[in-house]
Amino acid sequence: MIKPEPPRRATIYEVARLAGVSHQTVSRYLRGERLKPATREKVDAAVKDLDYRPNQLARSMRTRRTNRLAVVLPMPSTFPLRLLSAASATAHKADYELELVSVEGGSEARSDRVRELAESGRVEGILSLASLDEDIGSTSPVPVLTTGDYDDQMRGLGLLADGSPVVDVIEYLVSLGHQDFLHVAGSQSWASARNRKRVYLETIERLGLRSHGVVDGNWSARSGYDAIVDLPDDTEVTAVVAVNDTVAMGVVRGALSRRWQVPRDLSVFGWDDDEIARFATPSLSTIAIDREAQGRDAMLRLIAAIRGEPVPESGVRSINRLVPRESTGRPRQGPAPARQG
Amino acid sequence: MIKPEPPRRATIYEVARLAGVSHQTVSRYLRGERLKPATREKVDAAVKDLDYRPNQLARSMRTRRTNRLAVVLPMPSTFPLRLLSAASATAHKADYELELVSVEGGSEARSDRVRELAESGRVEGILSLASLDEDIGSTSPVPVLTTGDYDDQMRGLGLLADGSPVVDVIEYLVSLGHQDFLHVAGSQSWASARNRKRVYLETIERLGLRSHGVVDGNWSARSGYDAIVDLPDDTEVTAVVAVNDTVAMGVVRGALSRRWQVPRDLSVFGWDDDEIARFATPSLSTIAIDREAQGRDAMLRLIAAIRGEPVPESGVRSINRLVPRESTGRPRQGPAPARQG
DNA sequence: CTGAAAGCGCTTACAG
DNA sequence: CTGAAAGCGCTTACAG
Repeated sequence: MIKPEPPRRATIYEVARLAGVSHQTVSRYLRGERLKPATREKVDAAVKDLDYRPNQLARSMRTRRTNRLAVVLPMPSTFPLRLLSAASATAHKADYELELVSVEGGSEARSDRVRELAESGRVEGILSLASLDEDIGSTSPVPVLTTGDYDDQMRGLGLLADGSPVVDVIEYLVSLGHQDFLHVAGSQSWASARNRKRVYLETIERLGLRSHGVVDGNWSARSGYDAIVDLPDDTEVTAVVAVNDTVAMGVVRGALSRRWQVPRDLSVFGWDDDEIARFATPSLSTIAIDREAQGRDAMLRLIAAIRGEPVPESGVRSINRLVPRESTGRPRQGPAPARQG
Repeated sequence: MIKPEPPRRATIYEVARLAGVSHQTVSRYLRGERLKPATREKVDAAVKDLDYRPNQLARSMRTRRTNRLAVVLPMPSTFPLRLLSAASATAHKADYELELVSVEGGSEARSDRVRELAESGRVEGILSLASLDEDIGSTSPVPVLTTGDYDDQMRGLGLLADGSPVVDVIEYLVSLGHQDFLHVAGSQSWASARNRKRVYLETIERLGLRSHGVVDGNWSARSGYDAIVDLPDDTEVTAVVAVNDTVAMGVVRGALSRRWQVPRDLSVFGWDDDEIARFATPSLSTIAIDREAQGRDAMLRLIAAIRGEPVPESGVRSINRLVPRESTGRPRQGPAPARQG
């Protein structure tokens, strides 16, 4: 392994000398200020000649702007990579670099890390992909956007979690004839899970339906599996609203273990439109989410906050789409098949 | 939206003044050099008093070390987040920050971006999660590790792609009685896909088995689906080695569309151990990968290269584990069921 | 429109 | 073991 020479880059002084101007003039050139055309040309030639690129570090030090944002990734998680990627691309487009900070543990651990980061002066804004303590928004010296809550905590910024599509899911199931529901929720430390559960309960109430339980799961397939296995023999549930596709897969699996067929004996609805769920058997009815739009959206809002511009409305409501597939159908008539033996 | 006051942090000079020493002494304190105990105590108190944290930017500017690494994320991709997270945690543990760079497009686009990044002086090393042009390793001023190739290109660093578990997969299927195989490969621009394909062909050859084709797919479930649907009516294939779980799900789905049962009429083997595949029906036999170990491994190797230390062997071979599940069984006797009609 | 001076907050020699 | 000087590569006033 050869340790390489540190790259030797031209400085603003060398460019100035080659162009026959002062380095201040080069600085103006770099920042796009007015120069006499003849001067500009000379500088331009020198810059090209030396393949000069300004030292961002020196610039940041002087301007006290780092042009850097941080994204906080909770771990473990199954966060969609596409969201992260869109956030990254959007940041770069606005000339920000993106620092990736992965944090194990719960929202306390994340919050500590975010506080430290916010006070370090290293970044101008922070996007957290999971909930934080509620007071961070008001005490942080830089804007913090979180996907974990969407009221006006967090300086009014957060909003990736949105339970409203649950309404569409339930109305769709009702249109098939369902009246008896079960919800397998996600971990209640997540706002998205709380939102979906809340909207589920509200909608059941509002439409005069019957909910036969809300199981607080942990986003895992196993939690879906267990929820079904634990259902009593005489359950009236005909439709399950699962908090995501993974859980829905577990639900299907649990149903099969009871010799129930999906959707003949039980309709199952997922969330996320994972590719693999499209090819599952049965394929999963689900909510398709435009992750790119989501990541872009979040980053644009963060950048607006940093710049002190009015923060745009989140377009979250328009990025969810209901996709009916094989796992949902008309409700069975009468009781579900009994257990083996 | 209130634009916050820029955070005002104490400088090394203020600490020095409060402690009654020179700022050079504080600098020594920060770098852990020897100080007279009495001096150290004074500085220590002042640092705590002012909640002083050194400005990394100024330090970097002077030392010309940025303490930053970049990770290049190809898009679109389904790269495991856990790998990214482990890479991030490992980098932080070694006092590096991690810059996330997401790049759309093929290896040319990525390579351009990596070259630019390497020459920018902003980062000390780069981990690319997908293949790059082969010459980058030798021309880059900073170490570049890629997951895309694992020979001694790339300054001998790369190595996340490893086809060797394919041997285990085939031997396992042979132990069940299979002799007639099909491989649905991944996109051949990925070294991991090329490796698996190569090892598949070698193993078939070595063990005197029959391969009834290699389908060059694109990592999608559809490619698996199509591969099966396109098989002739009288195919002798009894086992499919899919390049990953998603493709395997498509293979299962394709089999069902021909009224073949899995594994009765066809055994299907996946790769990745996606959680959702564990709960698929049938559950997928697969290769479980320790993504955390993989990410950690890659980052440790990159850091070693940066420090000019001998680069440790990759532990990749030990992080893959064969997990047999329901999608594989003994081969059928005689032909597979004919198509409908 | 352009140049000479000062300074961002550190670290690295160089003295003592 | 500690301090005074210089400098990393820029930008921001201040003159002209």
